[in-house]
Order: sequence, then structure tokens, then C-alpha cells
Amino acid sequence: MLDAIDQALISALMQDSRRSLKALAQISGLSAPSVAERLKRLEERGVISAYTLEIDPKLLGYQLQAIVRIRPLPGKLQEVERQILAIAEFTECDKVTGDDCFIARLQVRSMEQLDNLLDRLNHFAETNTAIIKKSPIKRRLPPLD
Amino acid sequence: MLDAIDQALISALMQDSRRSLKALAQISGLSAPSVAERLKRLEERGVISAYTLEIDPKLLGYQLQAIVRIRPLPGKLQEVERQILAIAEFTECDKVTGDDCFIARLQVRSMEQLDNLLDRLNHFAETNTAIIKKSPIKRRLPPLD
DNA sequence: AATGAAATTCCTCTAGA
DNA sequence: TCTAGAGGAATTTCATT
Repeated sequence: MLDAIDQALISALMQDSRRSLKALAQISGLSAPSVAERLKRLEERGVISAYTLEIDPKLLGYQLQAIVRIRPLPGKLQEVERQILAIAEFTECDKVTGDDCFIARLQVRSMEQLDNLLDRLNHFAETNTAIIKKSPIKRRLPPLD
Repeated sequence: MLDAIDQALISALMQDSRRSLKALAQISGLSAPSVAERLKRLEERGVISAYTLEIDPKLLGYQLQAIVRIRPLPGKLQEVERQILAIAEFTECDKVTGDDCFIARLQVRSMEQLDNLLDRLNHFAETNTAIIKKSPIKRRLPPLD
């Protein structure tokens, strides 16, 4: 899928996406122009879909994170999806198989705000909320080979 | 929490973390040196915790994503957490309140692999797996104001 | 595909206000 | 926080292997 060099590049950029081509060249043992080409290809293929940031929600004032399972009331599936998208505090959402149609992650400043947001959804769906106490794995790559 | 300029910087870097100080200066209306200082402060405060990548799992060969709720058998909580950390295909994991102790995201190449991994966990825990069909929200910032 | 060197452009940092 | 300038890098091109 990915050769050893692509893997090295991706791992290195995953740790710090601002590394220069030169630095990446040293890490991967290639020359800088070769690294540039490989990155371009990885971007074009869509393997690298974005260079982005990791932000600490707590330091933005979002003291509370939760995972909400959402089961729309009959006929309300579309409406529920619209609502989720419209509520900016939902920072991730997956549509899944099973009884729950959506599983979403939510960041809020307080219990009160959590309650408010869920009330809005509860017009169209049943929800089941689990407060996040800790995140043992924040975000990591699966094996690249 | 964050003034308008910090917000602009974070939004801009969230979209493309490789933007130069100069480009960020134009976006934010500040000079490049000022941007450099603000970024340094945001990094030091921990607001920006990493510059990283967004990768498409499908293009790495991970055709299947799932969310697994994990309820350790009595006395097995530690063991379960160890197992989750040790299984590299778990790319996110949260420890939560409620009956499920952990909610984790998993990337695998096939149903067979999914089955294998879950079997390993089922020695120590009950699991409930939802296959991801679509991800309406991949990852976004909550409101910054 | 990858390399090395050259050319160019661009960026970062310091200093002074 | 800004401007300005120095100095240093980084990226890109191109000819070659």
C-alpha cells in the first residue's frame, strides 16, 4: 500500500506536520526534491487529506466532553442529521449500523449547556450520553504496513 | 478565552497547518513577528498541542471502521485498558461514565480481522460494535468565542 | 523514481522604535 | 506591536543517472 519511505514520511508529519522538506529528507534518507514529489503524490492520491492541528478543548473553555448515541424517532432521521450538523458543539459524528444511528462527540462548557443541547435533540431522537473521563488514546495511526 | 486574532490563527492553521508566518500575518492582519509570538504562546499554553495530519484510512487499506463499546468483566478493567492500548488498530479510545467503560474507534482491513480483534477482547470484556457507514462530521472545532 | 547543484524565492529573526 | 533589513533557509527547477 505504502512503501517504507512513505510510511516514514507520514509518521514524521503526523508528529509534526510543519517539518520542512529538508528535515523530512534527512529522516527518510531521500533528497529534498524526492520528498517533495512523494508528498505531492500522497496528497493527490488523497492519502494525506489535510495538514491540521491538535487543539486542547479544555484550554478553549470546553470543560466537558461527551459521546452521545443518537437514535432518531421514526421518520426523523434526516431532521436529526441536520440538527447534529447545525450544533457546532458536535465535533465528530459517525453514522453507524445498529440501533443507534449516530454516534457523536460533543464539547461543552458546562452541564447546563450539555442539557440544553440534548434537549434540542430530544424532540427528534432518543439519546444516550456518556461523559468522557479520560482519553487513553487521543488519536493515532493504525499500522502502516 | 481567545481573542479574535488567536481565533483567526487557529482556524487558519486548522485548515492548513503548514501555512507560513507570513501567510498567517496576512490572514490575521498582524505582522509576521507578532504572529510568531502568538503562536509560541499558544503552544506554550498548550492550546495548540500538535501540528498533525489528516489521513484517509481507506487509502491505507483500512476498509472498515467501527466504534466499539467495551464493558470489562468484573475485575478486568486494567487488563482491558492494556489490551486496547496494545491493539494498534484502535485509533481512539475514551474512558467514559456509564455501563460501558470504554468507547473506542477501530480501523481494520476486513471483517475477519475485526472478528479476530474482538475475540481477543472478549476474554476480558463484553463488546458492542457499530460499523461506521459514513462520517458526517469528521473533525471540527467547536465555537472559539 | 531519485540525485545534486543552482537559482530563486521566501521565510524567520533581530534590532530599534 | 510594528518596520526594516540581514541573513539564512526552504522550495523548485533542471540536467543527469
